[in-house]
Amino acid sequence: MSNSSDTLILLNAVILAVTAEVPRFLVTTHGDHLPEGSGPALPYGPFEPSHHRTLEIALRGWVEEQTGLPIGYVEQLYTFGDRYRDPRELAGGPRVVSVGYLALIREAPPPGDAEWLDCYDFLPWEDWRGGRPGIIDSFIIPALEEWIQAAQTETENSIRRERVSIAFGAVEAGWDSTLVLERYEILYEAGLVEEADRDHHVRATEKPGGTHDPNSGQGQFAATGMMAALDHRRMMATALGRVRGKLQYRPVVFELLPDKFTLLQLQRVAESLAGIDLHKQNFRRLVVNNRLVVATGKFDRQSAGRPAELFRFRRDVLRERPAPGVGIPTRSAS
Amino acid sequence: MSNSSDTLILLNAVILAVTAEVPRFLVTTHGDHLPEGSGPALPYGPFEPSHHRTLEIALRGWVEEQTGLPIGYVEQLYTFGDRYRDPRELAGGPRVVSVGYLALIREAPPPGDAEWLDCYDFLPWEDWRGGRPGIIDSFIIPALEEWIQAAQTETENSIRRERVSIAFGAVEAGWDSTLVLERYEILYEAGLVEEADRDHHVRATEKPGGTHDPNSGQGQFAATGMMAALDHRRMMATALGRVRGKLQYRPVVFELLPDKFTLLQLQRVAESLAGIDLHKQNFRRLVVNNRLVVATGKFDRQSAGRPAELFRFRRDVLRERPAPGVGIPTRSAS
DNA sequence: TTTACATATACTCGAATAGAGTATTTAATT
DNA sequence: AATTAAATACTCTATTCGAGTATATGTAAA
Repeated sequence: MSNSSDTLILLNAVILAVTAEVPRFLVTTHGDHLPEGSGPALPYGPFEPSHHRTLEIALRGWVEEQTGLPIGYVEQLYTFGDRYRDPRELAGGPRVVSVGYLALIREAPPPGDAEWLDCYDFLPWEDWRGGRPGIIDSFIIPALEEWIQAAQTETENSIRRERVSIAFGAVEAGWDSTLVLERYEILYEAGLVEEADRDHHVRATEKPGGTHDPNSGQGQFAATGMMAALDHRRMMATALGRVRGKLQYRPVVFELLPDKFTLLQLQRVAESLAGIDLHKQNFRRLVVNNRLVVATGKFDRQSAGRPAELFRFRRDVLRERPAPGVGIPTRSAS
Repeated sequence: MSNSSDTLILLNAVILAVTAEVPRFLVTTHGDHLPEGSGPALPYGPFEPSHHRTLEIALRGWVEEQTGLPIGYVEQLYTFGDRYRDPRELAGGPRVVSVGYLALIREAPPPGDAEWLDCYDFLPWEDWRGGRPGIIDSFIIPALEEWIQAAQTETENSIRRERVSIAFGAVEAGWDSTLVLERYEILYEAGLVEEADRDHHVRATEKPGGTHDPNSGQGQFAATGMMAALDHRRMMATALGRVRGKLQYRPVVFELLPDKFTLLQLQRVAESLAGIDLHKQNFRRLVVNNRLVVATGKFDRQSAGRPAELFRFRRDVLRERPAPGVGIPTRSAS
C-alpha cells in the first residue's frame, strides 16, 4: 500500500500574461534537467512536505522566487499522473505526479531565466481571430477523417467520430472555444502532434529522453504547433480551456490588465484569450451595463483617433453579483 | 528536492447517487484505519505507481472492486495537500496528498462495506428546496456577523465581510448555488463546523486522532451538520459545488437516472442536486425544446395521478450542441 | 358511479438578453 | 480643411427566461 519510495510530487505552473494582444505562457527553453530537443518546459518546483504548509503556498513561493513576478490569481488546474509522462521513468526514475496550476499575471516584464511564448504557437488551431484558421480544413480535419476510418472496431469508429464532431464542431452550433483540452487530446491520439511521435519513439526504444531527433517529422508536424517538454502542452491546453471557461462567468480578464485601461484594450485581451473577434458595441454595452468598470475621467492619447477614456475594474461587482463575466458568445464578428 | 520518503498519495472518491429525491454520498462509518469519533469517511485507495497506469484507472479499479458498483461518470475534482489534513502526520506519519474524484452512479443498491448518507446531512444549509433553510438566519448569519467583527485588522474585517457577502448572498442576486465550497470554508474558518473544533484540539495537544471527544460541542454544532473524517467534508463540498456547476451546461443528471424516467423524476433529481425548487412547466419546456430526451411511448403508472410518459436520454445531443445542460436558474418556485 | 385529487401537458405574456447593424461624435494627423 | 481612427449612441429583432393560467387525464376514495 505504500507508494512513498517511488513517487515524486511536482508543482507545475502555467503562467499566463497578455501583452500586445497576444496571450503568452512563461517557459524555460534551456532547462538542464530535461533532454535536448524536447521543447520548451513549464516552470516547476518540487513539493516539499516539510517546508510547505499547502500546495498553493508552495507554488506561489517558488514562482515568485524564480520569476520575481507578483502573482495575483492562482487556481489549481489538474493533477497529472500518467505512467511514462516523464520518460526518465523508463530508466528507473520515480513516477512523477504533477499538480498543475494556472496563474494569471498582470504584465510581462522580461523574467529572469525564462521567456514568454505565444500560446497559439503551441495551439495554433485555437486562434479564430480573423476567421477559422486554415490548418483546420487544410490539414486537421482530413487527417482526423483518416484517423476515424482507421479505427479497428465499429464501436471505436463511432466513438472517434463523435469525439471529433463535438470537439471540432462538425455540426450546428459549431466551435466550442472551451474544449481546448479535448481537441489537443484527439490530435495527440491521432498522432498529429509531435509529442505523439516523440513519446512513441521513446517508449519503443525503452530508453529515457534524448532519443527523439528534433528534426524528424519537422515538416509533418509544422502545422500543429510547437512541441513542449513532457506533457506540458497538455497542461497548456488545460489552462487555456479553463481560462476561456472562467471568462464567461467570472471577471478574470482584469487580472491580466493594468490598473487603468481603455475599453478597447479590455476587449482585445478578452478576444485574445477567447480566440475570437467580438462585436465592439455589444461588448461595451455588456461591460458598461453590468457595471464591471468605472470611468476615471482620464484619457488615453497613445493611439491615433479619438482618445479613449481610461477605466478601472470595479471590484465591488464581485460582492454584488454572482456571475459577472465578460460574456464570450459562441461566435461573433467585429 | 526529493519528497519521496515522507509523502503518500491517496485517491479519494466522492461517489454520488440520487435515490428517493435525495442525493447521497457513499461513506464508510467504521473504518478501522481512522480514529473513533472522527465521523464517516469517504472511500479511498492508495495510488500504486507500479500497478496503475493512470490516476483515473487506479480510482475506477478499486472503487469497482470495493463497492461492486459500476461507475459511469468520473471526473477529477481537486488535489488536497494541506499540512495536518491527516492528523497522523503529527505523530510522524507521512504527508498525505489526496487526489479527489467525483463519481456519479446510476442507482443505489446497498453497497458492501459502506452506506449512503444524505449529502445535506453534511451540508444542511445547501438545501433550499421548500425555501431558505432556517439555520441560515437563526444561526449562521449571526455567527458569521460575530466572526466578521472579531477580525483583528480593518483589512481582514472587510475581506471577511466581502467573502460572507458573496458566498451567503447578502446582496441583490443572492444565493449562488455553486459556491458550496466557499461557504464551507468560511464556516470552517469561523469555527462553526465541528471539524474546526476537532482539528484545533488535535493540533493543540500535538497528538494524533482519538483525542477529540465526539460529545464535546454536540449542541453547539448540531445545526451545521454531520462531521466527517479528516477533510472529507471539504471534498464533499467541492463535489457538490462541481456537480451544481456542471448541471448548468452539461447533461450530467442523466448519469444518475435509470435508463427510462419520467420528466418529473428528472426534475426531482435536478432539484435535489441544485438544492432548489424548479418551475415545472419551464423545466419541461427547456428539456423538451432542447431535445435532451426522447419519448418511449411507455407510461409510468406507479404514482397517483395521470400517468407520466417515460423518456430516455437522447445521447446524440452531446454531439449536436456544445452546452446542453438542464438550466438551473438563480432562483425559482414550483 | 361520482367526486376529489394528483399529476401531466398546453399555452400566454412580459422582461431581459444577445446578436447584428447603422449612424454620429471626437480628436489627432496630414 | 480634409482625412482618419477611433469612441460612442441608438435601433431592431430573435431568443430565452421567469412566471402564471388553463386544461387534460388518469387513480383512489366516497
